[in-house]
Amino acid sequence: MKIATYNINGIKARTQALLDWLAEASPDVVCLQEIKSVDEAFPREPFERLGYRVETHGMKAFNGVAILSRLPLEDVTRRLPPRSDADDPDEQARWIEATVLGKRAVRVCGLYLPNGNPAPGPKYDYKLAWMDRMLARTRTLLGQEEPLVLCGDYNVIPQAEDAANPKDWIEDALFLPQSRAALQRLINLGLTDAIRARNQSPGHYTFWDFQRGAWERNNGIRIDHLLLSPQAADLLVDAGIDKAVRGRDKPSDHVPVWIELDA
DNA sequence: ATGGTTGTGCGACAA
Repeated sequence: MKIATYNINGIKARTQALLDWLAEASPDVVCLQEIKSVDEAFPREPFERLGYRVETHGMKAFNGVAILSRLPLEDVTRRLPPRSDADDPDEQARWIEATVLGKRAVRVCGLYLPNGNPAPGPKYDYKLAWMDRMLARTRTLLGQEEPLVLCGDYNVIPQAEDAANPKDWIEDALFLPQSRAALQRLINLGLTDAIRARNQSPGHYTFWDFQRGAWERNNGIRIDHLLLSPQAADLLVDAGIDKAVRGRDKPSDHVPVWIELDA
């Protein structure tokens, strides 16, 4: 089972780019972020023609996540559950889960973690609260002791080696110590960072800013991650970053990241 | 220090 995550940065502007990549990469499951579309306006038909089921959780203009799958899906859940009845509902469209029925059943969560800039401020507070909520949800899911994949745009640079110019990010919400500590707490629950597990060397990026010639200078960061439960990590066969997609016409600022599971 | 780019939807705003 090949599972990918791809921040598409506007599905309407990049429907053809996504179709092209699907045809060549042939993933079974794709978690999309920043679809920037309400559910009714998502261009489902071309993906359904390729054999993909389409489950969306969108909102107007911003954010929005989706799962495309050519394997059957069960138990689709939208929104991150509140930690208690006193908690606000998760009002931004940033989380979708489904069980993918392959050779094995795999629970797949597609997430678009808040950017959090500028920090400090209310947006950064929202990011940290969201990460705390994700931590609680992950604890619950890990309790099932089943293959689980948490994938998406985490908007967190895990370590200095995950940025071409780490000094540029010192005061950024993507690299602040609190952001990295919150990601580490999540990983410490027992998750495996698939790209790191398969490739220890630095310099593997998933995002290059549209501005200041970041792509041309390879000034990238690694912020799109696939984190695996122990049961999923046991099934890990391969993982990769489709970097070449960033060099095409009118690309997203992110590229697809994927794993192959024996499932 | 500032400005640089892009998508959505048509004015900002988020990134």
